[in-house]
Amino acid sequence: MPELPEVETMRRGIACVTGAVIEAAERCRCSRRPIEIGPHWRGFRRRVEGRTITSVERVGKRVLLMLDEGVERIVIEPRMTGLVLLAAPPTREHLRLRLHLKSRGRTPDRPAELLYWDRRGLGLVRVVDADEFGRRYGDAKLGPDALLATPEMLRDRLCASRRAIKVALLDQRAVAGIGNLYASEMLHRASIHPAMPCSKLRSADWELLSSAALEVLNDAIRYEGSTLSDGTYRNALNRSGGYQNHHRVYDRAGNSCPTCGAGVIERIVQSQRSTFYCPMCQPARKPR
DNA sequence: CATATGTCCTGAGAGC
DNA sequence: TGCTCTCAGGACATAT
Repeated sequence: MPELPEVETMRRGIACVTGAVIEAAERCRCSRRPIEIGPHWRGFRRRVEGRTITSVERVGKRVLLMLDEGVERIVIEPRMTGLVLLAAPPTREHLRLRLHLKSRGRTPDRPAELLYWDRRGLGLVRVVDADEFGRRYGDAKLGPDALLATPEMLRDRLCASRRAIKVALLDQRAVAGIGNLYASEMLHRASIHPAMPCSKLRSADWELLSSAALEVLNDAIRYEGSTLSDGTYRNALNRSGGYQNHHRVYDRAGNSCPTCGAGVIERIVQSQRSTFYCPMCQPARKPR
């Protein structure tokens, strides 16, 4: 489930395509269902073929390939099982898109193709201009990147909400990049109960949450993301991430808490998604 | 407006 | 053993 750390790992993994020209875009017919490429495949090809990738960026949980003057850009949205790859994909049948790359000048290390692979096919790739980018991914749609969020930003954007803090952290309009896995992990590290209404958090909690978020996300990036037991997530070279070995609560129900050693990790369901937490580290009511 | 629910999809695992 | 069923959760559409 690519969240900010996995998508950032993808971005870094394919940064070496910067400067390459997209010679051809090929929608792979071997997939069960072709990837959704915005409205029109012909339009996609026309708009990307012959263009130069001038930088590789990330916005929330999406990878951006900036083209030429930076007006047009390819948005890659992996959602659940999407991968961006320079190496051979895990399976042939779920390969959705292939960008054939050409290098200008002496660039021996630059890969010849960039692949989009997606087992479940919920992800999408589209090309947008600056206007459409603003409409779809601008400030009205996405909050500040989670790596740049300060305690004040989190408090200002969430403190009026009656929602549980864990549910609110998944709202990309509040803060961009956090998903189901890292929401549990950062709340655990901040010692905040996941069901706590945002409006009940105090300023000390926002401080704790902000620093916990940075620690968890940066640690996860350092380990190149989390490859869960289904093995889906891989980096651009088709290698597993390592942060799953450092999860303290996620998917660890019934295990003892690695932080306090006394609590037993519990699983609850919030908004039809699993949440994991330690009842000892994250009490529903804080002792004062 | 804020919040909640339903939808898409595939493969793993459970249960019989 | 092989079938059916449930579940996982990203973002968005629709409902309350």
